[in-house]
Amino acid sequence: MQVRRVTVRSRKCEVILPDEDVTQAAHSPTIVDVATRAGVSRATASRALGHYGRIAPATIKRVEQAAEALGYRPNELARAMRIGITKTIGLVIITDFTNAFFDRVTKAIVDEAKLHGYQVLITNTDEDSEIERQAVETLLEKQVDGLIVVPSLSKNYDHLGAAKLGGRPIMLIDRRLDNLPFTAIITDDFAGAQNAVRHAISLGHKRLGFLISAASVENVTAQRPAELVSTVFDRTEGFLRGAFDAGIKRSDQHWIFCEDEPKSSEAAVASLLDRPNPPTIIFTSNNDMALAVLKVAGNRRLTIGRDISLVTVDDSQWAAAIVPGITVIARPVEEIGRLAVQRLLSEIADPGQPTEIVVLPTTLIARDSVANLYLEGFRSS
Amino acid sequence: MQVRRVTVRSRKCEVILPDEDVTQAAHSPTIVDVATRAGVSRATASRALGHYGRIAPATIKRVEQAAEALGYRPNELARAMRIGITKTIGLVIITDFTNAFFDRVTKAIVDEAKLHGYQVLITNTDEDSEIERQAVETLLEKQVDGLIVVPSLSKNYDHLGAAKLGGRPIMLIDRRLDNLPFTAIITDDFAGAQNAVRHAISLGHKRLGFLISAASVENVTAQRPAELVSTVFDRTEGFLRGAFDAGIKRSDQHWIFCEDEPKSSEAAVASLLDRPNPPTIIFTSNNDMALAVLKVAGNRRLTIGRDISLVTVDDSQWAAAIVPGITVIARPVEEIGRLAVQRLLSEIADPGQPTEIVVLPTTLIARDSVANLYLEGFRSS
DNA sequence: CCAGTTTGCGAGAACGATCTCGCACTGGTG
DNA sequence: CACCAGTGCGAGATCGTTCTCGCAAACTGG
Repeated sequence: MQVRRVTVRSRKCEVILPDEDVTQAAHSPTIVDVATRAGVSRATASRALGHYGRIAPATIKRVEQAAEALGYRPNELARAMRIGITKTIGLVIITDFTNAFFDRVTKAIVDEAKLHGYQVLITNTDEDSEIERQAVETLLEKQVDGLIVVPSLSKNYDHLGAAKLGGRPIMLIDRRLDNLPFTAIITDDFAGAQNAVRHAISLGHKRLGFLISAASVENVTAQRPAELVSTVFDRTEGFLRGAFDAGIKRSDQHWIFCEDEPKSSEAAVASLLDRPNPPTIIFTSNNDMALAVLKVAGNRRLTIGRDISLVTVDDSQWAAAIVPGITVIARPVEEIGRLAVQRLLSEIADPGQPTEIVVLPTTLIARDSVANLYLEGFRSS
Repeated sequence: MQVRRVTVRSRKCEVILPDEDVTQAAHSPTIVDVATRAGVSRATASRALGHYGRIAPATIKRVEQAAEALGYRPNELARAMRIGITKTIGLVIITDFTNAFFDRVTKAIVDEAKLHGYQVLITNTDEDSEIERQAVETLLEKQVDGLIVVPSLSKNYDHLGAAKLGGRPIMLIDRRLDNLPFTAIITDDFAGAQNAVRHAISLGHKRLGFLISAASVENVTAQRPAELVSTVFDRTEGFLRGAFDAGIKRSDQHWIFCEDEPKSSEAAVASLLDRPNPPTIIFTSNNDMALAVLKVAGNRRLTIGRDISLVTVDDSQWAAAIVPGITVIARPVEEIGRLAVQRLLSEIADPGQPTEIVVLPTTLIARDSVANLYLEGFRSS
């Protein structure tokens, strides 16, 4: 990459010191410096600034003035080491963009944490279980007070067990982890998916396509893989149940499982559209797949919401703004983040609460990407 | 919000201890525990695990086995305090979604940092200068080794000066900060914008609309506000220069400055389209504005790339996938993040390097949202 | 066989905060 | 005047590491 570099000024290091005292420009002042300047001991200075213990009001004032003059800022590391609380939580997450989960939940977590005086150490696992293990370990070494984890697909959860061992609580978000006694904040993806199918059927759709993202699959397959991330699993089950309840025949259910690669998912969409009796609507398990539908449909000059219908999971600004608006199963992503922080902090303050799985409801936002086939029939007659 | 709660199991606390030693289940083992078990002193244990100093190979093995058996994990807090390095950098950023800057750059920074053994403490300022001040202060108290900051619009940079005081380096990203001697990684938004106008003009566009987001403006105005974020400022200048170079009359340049609110920006778009001689193309300074164009055009049954053209800044997956694809001024967001981390770590390792402003080039990705008016003219004739 | 070097290890001092303890001083009371 | 409670403050321990220093044992060579 070509880079244009502009040197603005060679740093001349003319820094305005907070006080006339230039003797120690290098190291930032400690509480000893404050104490010396105020003419008291370390202990008294600490009491004065921490407002605890027995101390004369006049001394407090003197110490505070000294601290102010020196520009004293406490070393949170030392403080944390002494009192055993870092006021920091670790976030182990999978940074993927299209689903607008990572960014929304991260913002919610960071903001909610700050509201309670906590900072967030963030790590990305890229859906790799080994990286996740290391990330958890590193965060624990950094002495975080608790962890929020989007668990990656894995069979081995030893590292999460070890996490408990340190006595520090963990909250799982977005995905369930069966057989693990942790609190999890998830969404009711089963009901959401079921509901979406019901909606489509009410608009006259009878041949349904399901485009399911599956990390464990290579390329594309019609065979349902044994392993699915819990969210995708639940969506799949919900779609299935919706179709079953409406009495849709198996031959009118077009299932495709495919890896999260543009090429694969676009091929999958194409294969759906090329079938003899193609589906009139495609349900996608995430936004990557939905974008593939948009792309392939666009290339074929098919109009979404007329020639082919679409429903996906997770709302986004573009889904609302484009024409036609995309009908989505919206999940309360910010609520997940906020709840996770609140419960984590509650668990930190008061450990030993019973674990539970909190399931937040989803909302179907009906826009125009699902055609009303009754209306179409009426129109064409 | 209604919540379905499912208590999975009341934690029965049957934790498998890493060793038969049950005497101290509460506190995680320290190096003293390891030393005791290995029958050596603290110092020797530290040497064995840290692989430094003079130590017998047999002792190393004994200590390592003890550490393994106890499940010893070093306390990074204590370590950091002793050696004065936390291996943590602070990220002060504005979490906004539509521009796909926050999430992409965050991922890049987190990943690049991890590559070098660093963790990232993240804070959100919501474009508020006072919050930014506090965030920087908190991060410095947490003893981060350096800071990466997306500076919020402000006149007061005292807190950034104070940051230097602690001797810890800062990297600015995304936005320039004039008059401040910091290294900044930004993009060539001027050239990018100029180039985009040139492209449009080459396709026959002569009446140009510019929709500029301006935080300091209330609602909508045609008056250019005195204060613009540097990125938006540069884009504005670039648009202006492109129009000037092509000899576009002032009366054919339709400028609108508006706050970052859907209502305002949609009103702004409407007012552009309602003019007597409306622009054939709208350049937007960010994706919020672009989505407003999509929405209003959709409501009016105008087709993007035919009835009205559109160019915006920052590429995204949806801009590539929808029909028509949106022509964008793509910025190397990941490169910004990576470079920022690299230079920050370099500055941490070897302080006193000259500051400079690094300007990364943008790329115009031409898709179909810009109509070829020559072709149109040809077609309609 | 002894002086000198090398080797392995432990005692103790940091890092910067908090917190317990007890000392000295004040002032009130019998 | 003696006693006691209360007040303000400082000495020192502590959190869990790392690192300097010096000591003793082992090894070397003349």
